[in-house]
Amino acid sequence: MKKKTIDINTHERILTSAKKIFYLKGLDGARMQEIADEANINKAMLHYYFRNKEALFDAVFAEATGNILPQVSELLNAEMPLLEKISYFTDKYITILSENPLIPAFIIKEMNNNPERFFKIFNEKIRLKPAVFIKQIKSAVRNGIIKPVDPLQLFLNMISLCIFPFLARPMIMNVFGMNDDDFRKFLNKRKKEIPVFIINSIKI
Amino acid sequence: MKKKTIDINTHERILTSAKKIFYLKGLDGARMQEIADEANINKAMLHYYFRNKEALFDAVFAEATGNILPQVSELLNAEMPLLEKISYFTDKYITILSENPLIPAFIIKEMNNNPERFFKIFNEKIRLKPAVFIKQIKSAVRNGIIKPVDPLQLFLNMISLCIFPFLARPMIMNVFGMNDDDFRKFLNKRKKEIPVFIINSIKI
DNA sequence: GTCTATATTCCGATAGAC
DNA sequence: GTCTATCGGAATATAGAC
Repeated sequence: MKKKTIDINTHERILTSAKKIFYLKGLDGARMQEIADEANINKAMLHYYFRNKEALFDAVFAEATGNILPQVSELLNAEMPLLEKISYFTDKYITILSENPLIPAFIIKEMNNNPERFFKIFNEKIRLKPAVFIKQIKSAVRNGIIKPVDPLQLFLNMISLCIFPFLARPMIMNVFGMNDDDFRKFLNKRKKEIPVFIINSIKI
Repeated sequence: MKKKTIDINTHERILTSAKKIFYLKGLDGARMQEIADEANINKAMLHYYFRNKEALFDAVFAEATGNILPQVSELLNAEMPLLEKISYFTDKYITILSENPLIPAFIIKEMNNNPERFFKIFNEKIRLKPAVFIKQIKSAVRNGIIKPVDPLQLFLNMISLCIFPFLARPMIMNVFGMNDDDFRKFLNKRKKEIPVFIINSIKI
């Protein structure tokens, strides 16, 4: 088995390590040495596979957004009645986030740190389009299925309620004295309670 | 007018500039040079007034948390019936955040970057205590004023709905094509809609 | 492809004159 | 208190042997 056969694995290992470090510390806080250590390779290899730190970061960022946002779009555009969709979305969305618990804070951080770079990538490749879902809410209001609400506000309510726990996780665990398992249970409970909370509010 | 008379102003000017830079870029992303430029002074002065970068950051951090969190505690512990308090809290909280729109992202960023440092300061000095409010919710459930809900979940719903727009502001403005004025109007509308949304959900 | 050694850049911090 | 000049360390990046 020649060393050359390792390259794809190395490439993958670097990306995996880079994700871990960048997600936790951000572009500015991450150290190339730390990423190399985490991947059990030499620092020079990072530059061999990815030109420089920024290129490595872009790869990580592309994976973070390119992985999650299409899934969210798909949930939003699923064809089903609104009330059913709210439950469906909440449940699936929190599940997705639970599998990628560090990504929300990562996105928020990088978006606020450097909006230009963020939206350059975001608007080119990814593009989140809630237009269909917004229309569905409008239609439900018009047809008397739900109370008259501002569709944008309702949409943001859904998103806020799902994402916030992942952003504030350390604070929540600290203030309410939770350990990892407590927090996991808390999320599972929340998965069920959010749709009840929303639907109770808007149903007629 | 001697130069010596300027020192308090300089101290203040440094803090103001440091806040601006640290809020936007975080501890890691901020440059001492940038803070000095912003304050129109020399880099060496930063070290004269504040020992080093960390000390300057600590001062900024202390102001950020020490300014906002006590106000929030006060809102939470205000003496009034629950439903009224929900409206009161939402309105005042969003007003406070509007005056300090960068602080939420700053807190989330630093808390996730370095939880140890964060909670060392947080637990010593500030301490957020929602216990009284949680009890009030429990009591309202017991007395049949609101539907049976998990107090912790309801509390986090309130917080999530208020804070999230400030965290996701660039994204919201981008996706929905808002300018600064649009966003300001959006927040004012939200201030009124959040309590309606919550109370509709839990009232009997 | 992988490594060691080294170059280069950047940035926080200090020395010392005024 | 304020400035200029500079040091010293750290981190990114590259050269070059294997």
